[in-house]
Amino acid sequence: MADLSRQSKPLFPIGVVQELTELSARQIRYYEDQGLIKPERTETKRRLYSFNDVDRLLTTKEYLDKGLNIAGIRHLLDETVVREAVVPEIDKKDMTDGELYKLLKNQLKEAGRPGKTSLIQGELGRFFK
Amino acid sequence: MADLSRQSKPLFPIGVVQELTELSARQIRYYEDQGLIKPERTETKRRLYSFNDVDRLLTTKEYLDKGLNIAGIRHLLDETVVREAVVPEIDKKDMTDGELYKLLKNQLKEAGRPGKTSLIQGELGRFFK
DNA sequence: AAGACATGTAAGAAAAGTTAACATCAACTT
DNA sequence: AAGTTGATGTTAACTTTTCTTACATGTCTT
Repeated sequence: MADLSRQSKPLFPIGVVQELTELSARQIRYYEDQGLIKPERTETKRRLYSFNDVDRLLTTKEYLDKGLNIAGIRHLLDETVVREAVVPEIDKKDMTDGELYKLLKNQLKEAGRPGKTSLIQGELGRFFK
Repeated sequence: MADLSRQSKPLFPIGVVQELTELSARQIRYYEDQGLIKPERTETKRRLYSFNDVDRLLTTKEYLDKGLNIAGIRHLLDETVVREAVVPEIDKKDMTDGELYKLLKNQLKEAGRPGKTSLIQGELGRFFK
């Protein structure tokens, strides 16, 4: 079982997360709306993100870039078990044909590359160069 | 050599550091004034603290509690090399007699305990229970 | 052409952070 | 005993960040 207290401790305000992920505040909040992350709130309603949240945001970014839509990414992120395929078990029902096409096209380009990145990696190695 | 990019990446605004250390903003800024930490600044002058800074603040807190003064702690923190004594090489010139007494009194109570804590510990284990 | 999706942008309000100054109180110093 | 110093609290005025809500936009998708 993963160490939750470290990975999911609420630490970062949205500004830092923007820096860390190169996403806009709008995007970060939208992904929350869409259920991809659930940052904590301070008593005064400010969001505080954990390393785990940042990790999920980075994953989201990657997969959006590869042509997945948010519904697909939601499924991806919800899978606790790591798959071995480069793009694991995508729920095609959630994708339009155009999206599937983009996805497959990217599959070709990405073939043979790491791909499964974040879901496997533990700790913080991901956040720093 | 320690991994600097991870440990010293500027991440936390002062509010989070207050939470993490249970120090007041006043204390945190004062310790900076005294040269115990040197947090980064954003372009708009806001302080951003690293894990390393937080670690030094926790160390500061511990040793203040044990009766050291800030000058003494500054020396302590500046020693890159870890000593084996429970309280390593304290510069007595920087302490008043009363302080030295408190220190020694605490030495007795603390004898046989870890003591060297943070300077040895790497990574983030320290920040989470 | 009309929707849906992902993102941008703007406005107004609340919270957090900054510097600087003065206050306090215990512990030394003389 | 009176005066200093060290560490911290408090306050004030100001700047920056974050929040919510709403409307705008461009690119698919149907």
